[in-house]
Amino acid sequence: MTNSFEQGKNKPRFTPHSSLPTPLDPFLESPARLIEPNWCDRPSTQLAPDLLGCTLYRQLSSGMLIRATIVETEAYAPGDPACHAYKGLSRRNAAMFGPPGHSYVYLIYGMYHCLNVVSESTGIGSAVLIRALELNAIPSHLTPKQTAKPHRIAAGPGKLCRALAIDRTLDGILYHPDNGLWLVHRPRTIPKNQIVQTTRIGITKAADKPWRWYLKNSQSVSKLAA
DNA sequence: AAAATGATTATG
DNA sequence: ATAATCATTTTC
Repeated sequence: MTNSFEQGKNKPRFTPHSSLPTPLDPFLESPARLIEPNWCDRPSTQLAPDLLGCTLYRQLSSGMLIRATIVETEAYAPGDPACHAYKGLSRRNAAMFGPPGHSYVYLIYGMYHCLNVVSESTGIGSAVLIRALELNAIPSHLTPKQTAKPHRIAAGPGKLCRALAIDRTLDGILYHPDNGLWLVHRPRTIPKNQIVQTTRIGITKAADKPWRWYLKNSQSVSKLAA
């Protein structure tokens, strides 16, 4: 399994590693806290706000474990012209039509990857884009420039994939510790007034749909409030 | 404001 | 075959 982060000069070498022991982690000591496919089997407009405050884990082949809180999401739904699945199944978007609770990773603008959580049952093309994370630590493979402002390291869908060494080799996988990428439920409930709902970013089609959500006081969202 | 950078999709 | 698009980020 090769990962684009392994190629090219100055790029770190990372591959998901199933042979590593499951990391010791307080949130995983209760197995029920792992987010499973059934929980994701509903419309992306419901799943997206519910993913705020949940934890995304990434384990690299080095053994390094990155823990991150999801602070910004967007929903992409069937019948939504901005959704990659809108024009039907293709090689790129196949994971969107796959089972819920799996990943959809795509390359955008030739240089950044974006990470999604697939929602709804197999055959329905919908997903939630993870747009920003708050990291618990600074990944060692990033440059000093990239880590100059720690709370901005994963503030944006392309930046968070860079920070977590996520590329298309992780497309279509089940979110699970065995795959080096998994999700865990919120450690505590989030008051509704801490969640802001607005329009999506960076799209021209269906730009009026209010399908972006973020945590109100987070300094790690892709676009800070004015 | 505009470049960087490449896969995917639309068009001839 | 060729052009246009693209759920972005950084730099000038």
